[in-house]
Amino acid sequence: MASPVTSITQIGRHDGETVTLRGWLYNLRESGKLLFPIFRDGSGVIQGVVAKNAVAPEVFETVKHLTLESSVIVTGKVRADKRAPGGYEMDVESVEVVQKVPTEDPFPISLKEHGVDFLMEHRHLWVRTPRQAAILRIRAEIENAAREFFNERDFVLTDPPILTPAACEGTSTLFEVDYFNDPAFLTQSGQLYIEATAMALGKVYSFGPTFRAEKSKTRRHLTEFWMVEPEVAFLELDGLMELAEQFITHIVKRVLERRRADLVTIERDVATLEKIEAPFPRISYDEAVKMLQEGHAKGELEQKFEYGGDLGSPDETYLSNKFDRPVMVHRYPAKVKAFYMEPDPQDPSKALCVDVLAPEGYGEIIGGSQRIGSYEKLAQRIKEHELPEEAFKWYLDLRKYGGVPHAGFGMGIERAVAWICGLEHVRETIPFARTLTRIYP
RNA sequence: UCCUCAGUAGCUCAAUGGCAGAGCAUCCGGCUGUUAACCGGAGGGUUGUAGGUUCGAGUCCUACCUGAGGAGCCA
Repeated sequence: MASPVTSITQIGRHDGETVTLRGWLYNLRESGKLLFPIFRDGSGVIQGVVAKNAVAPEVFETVKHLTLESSVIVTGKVRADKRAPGGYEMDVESVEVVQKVPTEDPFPISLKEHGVDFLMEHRHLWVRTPRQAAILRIRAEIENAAREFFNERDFVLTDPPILTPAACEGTSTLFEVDYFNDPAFLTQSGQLYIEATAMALGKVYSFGPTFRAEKSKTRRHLTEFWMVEPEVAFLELDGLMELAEQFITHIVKRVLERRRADLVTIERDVATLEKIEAPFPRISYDEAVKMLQEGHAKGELEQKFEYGGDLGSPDETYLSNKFDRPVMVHRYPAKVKAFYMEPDPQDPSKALCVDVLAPEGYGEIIGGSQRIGSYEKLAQRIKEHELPEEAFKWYLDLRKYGGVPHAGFGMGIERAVAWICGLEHVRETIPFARTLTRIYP
């Protein structure tokens, strides 16, 4: 008679019963005629107990010689135990080894510390460790919360193309691919395309991978990353900023509700996340520059900030550290921003745009703007930026056939995950990071 | 592209220019409540590559390779 199969997170429901777990051997300790195998099944971890005088000799010998990360099907009796970190232990009765890790080639990742290069080279195995698994569950929660936020508000998910004929923004370096003997590029943003679907459906969003061939080598950069981008017809900058702060607040709230145990596993300071509530502080570029120049005068900031330039990474860190929640910096000089941004009617040298800087020095997690509504203005900008007019003909059409004020933003998933998880580097936020120096595994 | 740092056992690291070592992992042995268990033993090395200085180089010099962090650029 087979015992019921359960998962480790559900095991508390079976106290005193005999159940079956399917998973992997995470660790094995022994003390004379007692064995303490620790099993994991993806949902959690539980310690088993095998006493030599309580089981058949072959069960004891099998467990004693099990190698780490061997896959097993274990049957035993669940017992509440104050000594167990999860509250329960299993008195093992039988073990079926699905696949034994060869002793001459053991699982490479030990419970001791490893270097970054080694871990990234073994990313396919590193994801099994409790910390990495927790991060990936939190990432999934963030992605679900993002979709939920837009779906609840009647946004329509529209998937933009990944192969594009030309640069979206004309700035970044793109990955070029051969498209039947013609050059094509991997998208750096779905934005221009969802502006078109927003004119069809009103409120839309996209959620997908984007690619940048920039030679960026920092803890904030990947060459392939995921972005969620809403785009809304008849929305202006103030409404966009409200949307952004509600969006972030919703995501943080969901993670706190549903992934608290994982936040504890990765030792995230939950209290700082609990402070994240709308409204977020809003400062103009001019105000930000004033803060940066004061910071430099006080010696808190090494580099002197020159008015008119874009904020550098140390500048963003300095600004974000002044607040306990994300700060929204709006109305940057138009010349440091993308060609499609609507100029501020109060001061046409400024763009109606906003960057949301995450706290604790995580930098820009959202960039957005109101888009240029006028055909003539946009056509002029395309010329000024020396973009191929042919490639942007369809984009201009959006201003010819019923153009309206509209706005949207993009949030980089990996930076949001890094911030919410409190990670040192975005490479841990995605199952398989693609960086300047790494495309394996 | 630029700046800084690093490369020694499967992993994490040590070794004043003078015999290449430790912990973990693996294997063997011991221990009936271990918590990255502990104790004893064994195996395991082209010191990133090439050249140079020297009686002698893991160590000093030159070039290169690889990686990490940062700048720029960006989400």
